[in-house]
Amino acid sequence: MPVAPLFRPIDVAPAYQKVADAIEREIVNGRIKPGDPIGTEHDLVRQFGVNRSTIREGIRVLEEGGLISRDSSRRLHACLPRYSKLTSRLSRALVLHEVTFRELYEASMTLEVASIEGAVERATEGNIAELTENLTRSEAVVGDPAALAECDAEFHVLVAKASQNRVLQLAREPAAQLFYPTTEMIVTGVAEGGPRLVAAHRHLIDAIRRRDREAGVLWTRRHLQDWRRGFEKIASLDRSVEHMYMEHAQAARRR
Amino acid sequence: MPVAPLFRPIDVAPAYQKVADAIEREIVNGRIKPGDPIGTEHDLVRQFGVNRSTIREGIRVLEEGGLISRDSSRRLHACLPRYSKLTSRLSRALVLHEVTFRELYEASMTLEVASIEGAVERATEGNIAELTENLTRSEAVVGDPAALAECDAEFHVLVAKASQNRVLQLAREPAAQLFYPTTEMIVTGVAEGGPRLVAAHRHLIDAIRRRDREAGVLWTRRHLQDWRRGFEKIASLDRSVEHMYMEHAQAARRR
DNA sequence: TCTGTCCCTTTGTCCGACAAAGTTAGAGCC
DNA sequence: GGCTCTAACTTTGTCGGACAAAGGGACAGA
Repeated sequence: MPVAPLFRPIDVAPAYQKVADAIEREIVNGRIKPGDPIGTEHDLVRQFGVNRSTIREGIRVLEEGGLISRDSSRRLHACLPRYSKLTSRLSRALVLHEVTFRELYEASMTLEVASIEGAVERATEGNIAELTENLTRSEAVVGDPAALAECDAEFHVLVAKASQNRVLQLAREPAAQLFYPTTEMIVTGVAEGGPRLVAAHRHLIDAIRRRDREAGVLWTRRHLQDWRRGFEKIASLDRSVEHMYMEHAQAARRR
Repeated sequence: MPVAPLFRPIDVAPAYQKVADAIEREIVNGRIKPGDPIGTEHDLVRQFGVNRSTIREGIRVLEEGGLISRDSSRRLHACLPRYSKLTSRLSRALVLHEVTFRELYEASMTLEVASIEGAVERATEGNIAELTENLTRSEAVVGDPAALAECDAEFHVLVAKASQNRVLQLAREPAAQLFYPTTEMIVTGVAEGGPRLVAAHRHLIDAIRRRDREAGVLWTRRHLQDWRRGFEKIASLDRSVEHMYMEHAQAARRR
């Protein structure tokens, strides 16, 4: 017969973890606002009554989580976590889990269609201007696969931004980051790939401008199907995302 | 006239960052596989030729990123990052960015519908068994809002899992984690909420079993609309996610 | 074979120290 | 007075060493 529980499990978290938790609490509770200074390491040593090494380990944890960062003079301050920093960690996880391009493709189909629907409905003039500016740059580099792939990635970020839905914006990022390197390969390998890509972007902007949801969805589908056809000329959709893509992701994160 | 570049920018990253990067590279390159031991801190001190404090700061960074962890005896080993650990960080970011429930609702509508479509198409017998087991537990706790909300959250994780699409599984997590606490509030506040929730789950399992995509989508929509109606009795969809939800997320992360 | 003990290793934490880079304040100059 | 330049101070990144607590392993005894 089990005895009635008398005791709660006691909290034996190491000190550096408690330091990190304490600072995190203040930030998510809003008592420390993004941009507010955290104080010097010495300040924290005094406040928490632990050694500087311990403080520093706690700081690393928060820094990696994107909750705090150091400004130009390396002083600590709270900050709004940047999506791209966090999502690159997710992309990395997807690579380690060896997801297939089929999974990426299927998920992106859903996410990008949802993005364009939001964009068609809610894009502002500013969003459209950004997209148009991106299109102009894309047209200029249509012969340069690397530059074009980068423009393409940015284009879809801008579409997601135009949807005014930050949850969607964030949800699509991990998959999009893994897509990006393949776009370059495909544009390189398929002769008409570059022009088709730019044409699709043009139609997408047009659909957004005319608030034409059907056209937006249609061209997003086509655009992704183009990617798929191009990819299948190179490899099977059931291949898992290769480790090599991580180099792109790592470089992007450090930026 | 610009001089020809003689030198590359030199890498001035701090030592602890270099340590973290070096270990990360070995893991994502696959030279260190998940489960492999990393060695003791002292080993790393010898290998990298830096002080143990420096090593420890690097380890914290990787640990927070979910790439390495410590087993029962606190020895280091590489590991597959767990989605829930990473996505809880994204949820936290969404809270800090003060996203609205409308954004959550809209994104979830897309993501959960995509999940059920995948599940209808590809769920295995094992998936269905898990879902059925979850349903049984839900029926048992239909009068306990907190327990029921937890079952609901788990149910949708299982549906996403049944879609066999890990990208989707991961993309829906941040939004789902923010949903969870509200479910409890709604089931508490709306008398028929609990039974309706369980009934929807029953229909969803049924749709998966019959491979009936239409029914799956329909009941997912209804299920979410129920949530919405319940929520709007409490607050406006345009309210931003409150800081208080972070307490749930923090507790979940430590588990 | 199981168990209890002793020893060694490892981790978490602490202390003190120092060079490099940034900040601040004050001296000197216009 | 306002501006610049320098010197002192502060802060960070790194180092070396130290120690208690906890875990793992070997070894003796039941």
